[in-house]
Amino acid sequence: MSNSNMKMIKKDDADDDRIKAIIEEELVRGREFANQLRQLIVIDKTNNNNNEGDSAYHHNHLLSNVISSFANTLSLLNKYPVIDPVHHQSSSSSNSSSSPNNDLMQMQPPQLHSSLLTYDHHICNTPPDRRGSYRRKRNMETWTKESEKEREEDGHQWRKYGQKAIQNEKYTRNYFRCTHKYEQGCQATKQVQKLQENPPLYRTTYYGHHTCTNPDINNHILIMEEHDPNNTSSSSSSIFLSFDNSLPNPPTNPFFSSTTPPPPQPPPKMMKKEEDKEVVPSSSTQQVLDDSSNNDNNICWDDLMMMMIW
DNA sequence: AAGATTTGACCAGA
DNA sequence: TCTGGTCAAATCTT
Repeated sequence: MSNSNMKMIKKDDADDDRIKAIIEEELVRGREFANQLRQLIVIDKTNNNNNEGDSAYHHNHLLSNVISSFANTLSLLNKYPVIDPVHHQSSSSSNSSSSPNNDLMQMQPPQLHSSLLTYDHHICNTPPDRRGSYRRKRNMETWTKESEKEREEDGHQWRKYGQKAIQNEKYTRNYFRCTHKYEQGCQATKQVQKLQENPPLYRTTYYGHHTCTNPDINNHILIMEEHDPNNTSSSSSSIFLSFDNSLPNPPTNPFFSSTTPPPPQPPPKMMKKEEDKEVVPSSSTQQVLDDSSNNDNNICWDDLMMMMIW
């Protein structure tokens, strides 16, 4: 990437440390509020929700704190983008490791780009003004997943809008957009490329994030999911935060949406594209949310960046 | 009738 | 100029 592609505010190392500290502080605050909220929800459940008005007030209060904390962090990150070169990867290479022999449930993490934090303004806020007018998606972050089903349940409603024969591909590629594209301006799209017939195999590539809301579940505030409850090792215990889409701009990972009930199957494992292994906190990443009371809930810097983006 | 899908046209980027 | 992504009218499905 070239520096000319991104607006970077010049800052020295001392500023870096200070900004990082503020970001960490905000994230820790946010997590604490989220934990409190979770405990409240658990308590409400065990008490059969005897005092709904009271708990709703507490939920709202905590939620406001969580939102404000993450909004502050996002604001800082927008001002001072944190770039982790290890994760920079062009989506043009996102299909390189896909093969019919790969684990069907494998999925790549979002590819973080230099333009990540300004991406929405550059691409999503530019509505097509003419038929066929579009911007190619080479620099968008993507997730890919392989499946036996063409339309696997991923928690979102999709509308097919196109089908193309692609060069060097035996089968046609199908194009889907979010059903709420026009009513809510949701920019999420996906492409489904059939790879083989018997057994059927499809590669789904997700582009962009869902910004649509689902009125049915608007009151569900925060879901904290253990990524792999059966695995108790610390390396695979990253927490995925999924925020309700009624937040101002809550992009979500297509697989961890809070707007609709999760699919029956377990969530796919996040894979590092180039290494083809699960994303785990690396030694170079920063442990920003150190929870001494619950080591299973440690979140590494990479996870946080992913949460920020979603 | 409303919503979803199909399909040829259109157009930007490589 | 070719290719891939999107549009939108026509058609199909519920």
